[in-house]
Amino acid sequence: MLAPLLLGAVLGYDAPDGRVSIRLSELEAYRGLGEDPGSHAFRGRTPRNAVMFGEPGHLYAYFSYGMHVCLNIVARPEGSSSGVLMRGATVVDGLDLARRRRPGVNDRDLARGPGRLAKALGVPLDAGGSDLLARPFTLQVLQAPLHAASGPRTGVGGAGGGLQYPWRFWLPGDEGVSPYRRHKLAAE
DNA sequence: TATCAGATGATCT
DNA sequence: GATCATCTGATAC
Repeated sequence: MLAPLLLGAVLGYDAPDGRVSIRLSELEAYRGLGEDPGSHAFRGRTPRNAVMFGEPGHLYAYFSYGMHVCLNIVARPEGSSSGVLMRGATVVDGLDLARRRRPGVNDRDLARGPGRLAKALGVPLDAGGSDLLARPFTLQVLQAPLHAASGPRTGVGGAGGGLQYPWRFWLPGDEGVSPYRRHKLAAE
């Protein structure tokens, strides 16, 4: 599984108005095609999720709940359509720019949460499909894996949630980790 | 400090 | 027309 290895990695993005880098502290893994009911790719390939069926290391960006952009890293090759959602991070470079993009927000909250993370980085929706290993992106993965905690994914309703899929990974104690948020439960 | 419910629009059935 | 991998502000404690 790739997600735990990406914890602590530093992702940078050169936007027209400047550069911001973040250190990933919270991730969620998603699989596809019948493996993972919580995944966008569960029901097969659609125009939106086509990127996930492509090359690993590319960016899958999508628009959610009418107001947020969420960012994923395509994880596995061969059309297996898995991805890693970046849920939380801390800003390590371009702090002033990130603050300007998110006025009135505490430093520790700048990239804590999927939608906030995308806004702080300044990645537009149409950056989806880009190669994260080439300009304008930079991605530095740590050599030695850090100690990762894992648990049920947040915000995944229905059959994809709960302990059956403990594919949320975070750095214990890191301030960039969002508090576990009880989602409105449909039923238990 | 912790929890809840509403907003809001693209995507899929 | 229903769903949704969320955020924010308001409320309760």
